[in-house]
Amino acid sequence: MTDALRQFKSQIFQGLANPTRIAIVELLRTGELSAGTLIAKLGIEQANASQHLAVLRAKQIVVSRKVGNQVYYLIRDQALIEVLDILRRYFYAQLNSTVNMLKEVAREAPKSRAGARR
Amino acid sequence: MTDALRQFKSQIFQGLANPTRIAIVELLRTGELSAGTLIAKLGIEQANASQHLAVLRAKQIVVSRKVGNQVYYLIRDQALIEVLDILRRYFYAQLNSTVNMLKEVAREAPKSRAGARR
DNA sequence: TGAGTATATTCTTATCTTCGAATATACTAA
DNA sequence: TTAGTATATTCGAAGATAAGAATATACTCA
Repeated sequence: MTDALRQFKSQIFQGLANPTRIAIVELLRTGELSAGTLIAKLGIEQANASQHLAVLRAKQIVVSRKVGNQVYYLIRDQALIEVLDILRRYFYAQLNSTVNMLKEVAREAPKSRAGARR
Repeated sequence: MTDALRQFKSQIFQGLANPTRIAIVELLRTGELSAGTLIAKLGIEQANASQHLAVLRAKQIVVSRKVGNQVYYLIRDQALIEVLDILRRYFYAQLNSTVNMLKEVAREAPKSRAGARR
């Protein structure tokens, strides 16, 4: 089972391993939207969006329902939003530690100036 | 900044979008291990493991430190383990809902047998 | 120094991913 | 039915990724 679980996880990660698809998931964060709305908000080609949506469907990240002419998309499980939130915190933590490291460096070499030669 | 954040997230997801790399991260869950130990536990080629480790380093998922002859790997941030745990819960939830759906189907068609023709 | 061990890199080949362009399908309204 | 709108699929090119084989680098010990 452990192997199936790893397969499953890597499928999810693959599904999210693209900035456009992350943008889609973030847009869907507060509820369902139609493909057309997503396309308008993303500002990308219809075909391209449709392909990314197909990936998200295939990886079980979103579900869709058809209403007349339109297709509405919805995130399949809140867990995925949690995942994105954790990574946001991680991102800012990383940023902070980078900033602190730079401050540290600046303190240790107080004489250096921007543009100084190596 | 929002764009940088999406880039960052998709980098992380890309790093984890492979079952072998997920296995590595899971092995590192409880603490650092040397490359050699990882290779032994994974049962894969040395060169292959080394490449996956290079990806994990490049995507900022692990950090390494060298001790003499060996290189020890460590997960860079606990947040990533949280992410894997969330997905594990998600996985089992999905499994449950699939099982329930199958039970439902079985209840609705009590006369059908395994192997019955379509 | 030289031999042996641990790990990384490079190269090649096969396979995936992404994008845009073109086309197809499904639905609505007249 | 036909025209129009919304969405999906297919195809081809460019680039990225994965695996094994061969080789290189870095370290230890004698």
